[in-house]
Amino acid sequence: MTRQTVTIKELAKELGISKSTVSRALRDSSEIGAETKARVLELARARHYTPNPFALSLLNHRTYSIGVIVPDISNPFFSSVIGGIEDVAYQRGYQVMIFQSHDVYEREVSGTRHIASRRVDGLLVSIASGTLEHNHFRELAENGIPIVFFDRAVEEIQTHKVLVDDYGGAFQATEHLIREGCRRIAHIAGHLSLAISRNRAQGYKDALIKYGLEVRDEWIVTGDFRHEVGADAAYQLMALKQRPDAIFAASDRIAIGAHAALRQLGYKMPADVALMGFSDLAFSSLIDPPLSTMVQPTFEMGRQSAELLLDMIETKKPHMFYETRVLKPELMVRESSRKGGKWIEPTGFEIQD
Amino acid sequence: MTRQTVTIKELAKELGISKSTVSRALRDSSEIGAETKARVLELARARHYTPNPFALSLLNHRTYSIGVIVPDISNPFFSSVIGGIEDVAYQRGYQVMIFQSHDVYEREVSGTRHIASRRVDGLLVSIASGTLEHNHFRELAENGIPIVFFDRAVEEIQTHKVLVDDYGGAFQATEHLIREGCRRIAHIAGHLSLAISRNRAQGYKDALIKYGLEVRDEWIVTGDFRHEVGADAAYQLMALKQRPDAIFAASDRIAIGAHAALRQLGYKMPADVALMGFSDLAFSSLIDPPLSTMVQPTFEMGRQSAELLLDMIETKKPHMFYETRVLKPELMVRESSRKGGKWIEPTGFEIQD
DNA sequence: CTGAAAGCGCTTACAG
DNA sequence: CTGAAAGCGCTTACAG
Repeated sequence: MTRQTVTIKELAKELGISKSTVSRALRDSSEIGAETKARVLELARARHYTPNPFALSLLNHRTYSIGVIVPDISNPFFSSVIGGIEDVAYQRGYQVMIFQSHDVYEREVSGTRHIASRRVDGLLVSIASGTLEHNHFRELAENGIPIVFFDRAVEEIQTHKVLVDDYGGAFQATEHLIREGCRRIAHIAGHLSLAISRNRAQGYKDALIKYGLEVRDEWIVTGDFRHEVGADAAYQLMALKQRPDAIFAASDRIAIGAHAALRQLGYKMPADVALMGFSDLAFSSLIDPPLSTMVQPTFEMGRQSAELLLDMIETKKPHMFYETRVLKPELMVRESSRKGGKWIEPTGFEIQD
Repeated sequence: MTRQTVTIKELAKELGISKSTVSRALRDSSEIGAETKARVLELARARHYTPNPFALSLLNHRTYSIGVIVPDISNPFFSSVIGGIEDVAYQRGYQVMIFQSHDVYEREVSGTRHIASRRVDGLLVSIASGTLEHNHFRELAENGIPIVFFDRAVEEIQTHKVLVDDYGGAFQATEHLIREGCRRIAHIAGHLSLAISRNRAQGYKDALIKYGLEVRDEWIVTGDFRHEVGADAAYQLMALKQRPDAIFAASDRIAIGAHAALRQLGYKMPADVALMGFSDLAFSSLIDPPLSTMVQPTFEMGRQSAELLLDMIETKKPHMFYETRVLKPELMVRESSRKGGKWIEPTGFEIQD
C-alpha cells in the first residue's frame, strides 16, 4: 500500500539538475534562470507535485495547523463557531484540528496534551463546564504556544479573548419581558462554574432591580444547558404558589425543554407565561409559539478568534497586551414573548438555517 | 516565539550517550540494558519528551491521521457520525481532520485535494449532494489511499461502504402509516442526486404498492433536506384537491418544516394528517405533537466506518474484496403518527440529546 | 549492549 | 545562475 508521491529528488533526476535548483525554482527564487524555472514548473505540474508538509514542518518548526478544543461539536453553537474558524484558517493556509472535551475536565486535559503533542501552532479554546483548574492551558501558554479563548474563557490567563456580552444580552432580554408587561420573571440558569452562566444570571437580576421588580430566589433555578433541565425547571417553577409570569432561560436548549413542559402543563405562551431563550437555534423559530431569543454572532466569533490567533502566530514579537473582544447579541422577538400579539404569522421561512 | 520541545539529541547529550541508544530505549528495544533504559525513561518523563510526529511521518511515510469529508458538521447527523469516528480514531492513535463540502461540488474537490496534500493515511467520505462526478476520489483510490464511504457513497467506486437501509426504513415508515389507517400518503423527498433520497422514495412507493394503495405523482414532492422545503411542500400538498392524510418526509429537518406549516394551516396531527420523519433529531421529540421517525444509528455508523478504514490502512496486503455494511434504522413511533392516541405523555425526558 | 552513519523530503547559507 | 553540504528529528541496518 505504498503511496506514490513525487519528490523534489525525483523531479531533479528527471530534469538532470540538482535538488537545490528544483527547490528554488518551485519557490520562484529570483536567482534561477527563467528557462530552468519554466521547465521545473511544467514537470512539477505534470507530476502533481505537492511539497511534503512534514519535511517543511521539520525545517520550519511550524505546522500550519491550529487546534480547537470545544465541549461538543454537535452543539449548534460550537459547530457554527467552528465554521467561522475554518473559514479564516483555510483561507490563510492553516489546517484545523478539532477536539471535543464533552464538558469533562479529564478529557479536556488529555485532549490538550494530545493536540500539543501534534505540535499545533496555536490553540482556540472554549473550556468545559467541568473545568475548574487550568494548568494544562497555562503550561502551553508558558511554552510559547499562543492560545485564544472564545465564549468560555479562563479569566486568569492573559491572552486574547472573544466573548459575547452575556450580561448585557441577559439584561436586554429581561428588560424586553418587563416591557411586555411581565412582572414575575423567573430565570433558568446554566452551569454556574461558567462565567457565561453567571453573567447571564447577573444581567437578569440587575434588570429586575433597575425596574424595581422582585428578585426571588425561588424564581431562579440552576442546572446546565440541556433541555431536560429546562423541562424540570419549568415544572418546578409552575408548581410554586407564586407562579412566574415569564421565564428567561439561559439557553435556547433550556428554553425548548421548558417550552415543551409548559405546553404539556396547559399554559399558553405568552399569555400565561412568556418565554425567552438565548442563542437562537435553527429550530427555535419553528416551534409553536416560536421562541424569542438573543441571537449570538457565532460564525463571526469563530472568524475573529481565528484571526486573533493567526496574527499572534505570525508576528514574531512577543505580545505586550491582549485584547478582549465583546460581541453584542441581538434581541430577536418572536411570539413566545410578544404579549397580546397573535402568534400565527408566516414564520420559519425567512429564518437562517 | 520559539517553542522549546526536548529532542532525542538533547536527552542524549544530557545523559552522555548516543541518540541511537536513547531512541532505542524509548521504544523499549530489547537490546538496551535495563539500567540505561531506566535512566533514559526517567529523564524523558522529567523533560516531558514527546516524539516529533513530523519526523516520524517522514520516516514511515505514515501520518497517523485520517481525513473526513462531510457536507456540514453543524448537521446533527454528521456531527454524531463524527463523534463515532473520533471515538475509534483517538483510541487507535489517529488524528482526525475534518473538511466540510457544504454540499458544493467544487468545495468537495478542493477539500479532497487539500486533505490529500496533507498526506492523510486514509479518507472517510460522505459526498455532497451537488457531486455528480467522482474523479477526485478515484484519483486518490488509484494512488493507494484507502477510502471508506458512509451514508452517501459513490456507487461506482469499489471500496468499503457503511450505509443505512434507507429503502427498508422508508418501507417500514410507510407501512406504519398505513397500519395506523392512513390511505393517502404523500412523500417529501430529498435531493434526488443522492441514493439515500432515491432509496427512501422507492421504499415509500413499494410499500404503497404492496398494500394496494395509490402512488400519485402529485403526492411526491422533491426538494432537498432543509426545513424550508418541508414547509413549502406541506403548503403545496395541502392545497391539492386530493389532500393527503399522511406525509412521510425523507428527513426530520424536512418534517419539522412541514410540522410548522401544518400547524399554521390549522391541521391537527395525526388526526387530519399523520407525519413521519427520518433520522431523529434531538428536538424532534420536543415539538408538539412529537415527531415519529426512523432512528439512524449515527454514532455506530461513524465507529464502523473508522474501524474499516483503519483496518485497511494497517493491513499491508492489497484488498481483494470490499464490504458494504447496511445498518438498520429503527421505527420510533411518537404522537405525530399515532392515530387515535392522545399526545399528552411526559416526553422529552428519556430522549437522547 | 552501544555508537556512527545513512536517509526520510525539504531548504538555505556557502561556494563556485 | 547552479550545485554540494548541512541539518530539521527521528529510526535502523551495520559495525563493533
